Amino acid sequence: MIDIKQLRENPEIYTTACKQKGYDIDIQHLLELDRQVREIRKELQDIFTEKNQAGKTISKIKDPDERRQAIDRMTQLKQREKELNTNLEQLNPRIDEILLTMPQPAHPDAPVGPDASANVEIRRHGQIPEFDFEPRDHIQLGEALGIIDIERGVKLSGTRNYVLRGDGALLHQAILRLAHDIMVKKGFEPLNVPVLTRERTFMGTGWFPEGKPQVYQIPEDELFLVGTAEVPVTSLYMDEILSEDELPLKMVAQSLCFRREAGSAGKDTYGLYRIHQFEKVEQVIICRADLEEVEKWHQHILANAEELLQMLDLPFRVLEICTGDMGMGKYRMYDIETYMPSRGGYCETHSASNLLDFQARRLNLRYRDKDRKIHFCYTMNNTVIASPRILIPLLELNQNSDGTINIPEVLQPYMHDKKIIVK
RNA sequence: GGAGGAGUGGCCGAGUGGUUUAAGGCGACGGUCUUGAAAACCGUUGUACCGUAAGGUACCGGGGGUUCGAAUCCCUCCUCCUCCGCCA
Repeated sequence: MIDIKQLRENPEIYTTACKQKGYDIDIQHLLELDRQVREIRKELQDIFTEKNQAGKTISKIKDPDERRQAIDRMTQLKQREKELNTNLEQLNPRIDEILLTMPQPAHPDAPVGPDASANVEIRRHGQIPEFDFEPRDHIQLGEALGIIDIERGVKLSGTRNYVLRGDGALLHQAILRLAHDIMVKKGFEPLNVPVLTRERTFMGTGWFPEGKPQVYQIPEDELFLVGTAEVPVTSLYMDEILSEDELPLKMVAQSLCFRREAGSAGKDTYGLYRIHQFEKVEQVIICRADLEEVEKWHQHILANAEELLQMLDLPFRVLEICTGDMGMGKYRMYDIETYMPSRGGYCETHSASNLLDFQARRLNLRYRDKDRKIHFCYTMNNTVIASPRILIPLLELNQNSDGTINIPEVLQPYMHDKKIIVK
């Protein structure tokens, strides 16, 4: 959510933001609706003032005529109040509807462009290995080793589902536990959160209304399955006022993630890349409303993910995402793409977003500073690891010519010191 | 799932139709006193919106209603607690 006061004062900033992010929003219309609402509120306030005063005096009026007059006047006021409220009830949802889709202006240094083609690679790490044999993809490897069972996953739950078994299930757990452990060691508070949450949390984190088609719904209970722990974790302190010395809040949560993948039918249908259910360790930081500080933490959560990939010896590159590709709420965003031989290149495995106060406004998440002034917090999030997607490069890059897979050293302690996956 | 009870400020808690612009207490902060601290005393202590300001307005779990007037009465929803049933 943007600050409507800012919009009133500097509409051109938002015109530019809409243009850069590819949103077509009638700002003039919004400002006009806002003007009308403000006028109505003012009149309502005057009515309340008069009603309050009358309420105090009316019981003291002894003269029956005067008393009748005062009561008549109250009736008039109530009538007008009703009219104005009806108008407000029509105007407010229209304003909210527009405001909820108004994009946040991007960082001045963010690359400007219409789509992913304008994203900028800022660094690479690791060597792409050359195989002296014909490498197999993760499905060929996994099915031959009996650690991935696509067919039965689909039997149970339809397309884009899978079963991990044996060392496949262990490897999945191992990588999540490693990721979780290093974050806890870095001082992030581990959280175990609900994955079935209310609409508020989705609106608050900016996933709704835009992303509603991507989310599984439980209509009977008005709950929704999260696509990432970012939703419950960032919403944890909604409607609260934190104290400045509690900040920054550094949190990490492992959770199941569910995505309908609506609109991507036919895309990435092969393998474990785009699936309906996966598990992710997510890092979230809530900090003071300070541009310098938030930049520092944003780089920090990006570096945490890079560190893990380096521990796993996976080649990756970091992209700075351009305005047209970063989404409505983001201020600045980096993706990490990890090299996946079967897909012939680097593919997204991590996404590090800095949203400034965009989510905090929608969540009503605030803090009180040392001068007792209240501000909206700044929020950031990044993947630590998402599996089984990360199993794609992990399996493919560690395969041997005989179809066995070497387990990276850092994962061996989590796999009963097993060094290699064999049939 | 069934029955009952309860939701008031950071916390406890009074308040069942009209100076409640919510008593009182605790906590917190500031001050006086003190070498320092404690105690005592004095003061301050919610959020949002409107206004240059003085000030005004809304909010007593949410929504709706009754009334000239609602924290207070009515309806409805939500949440929590207790008991019973079921259950990993």
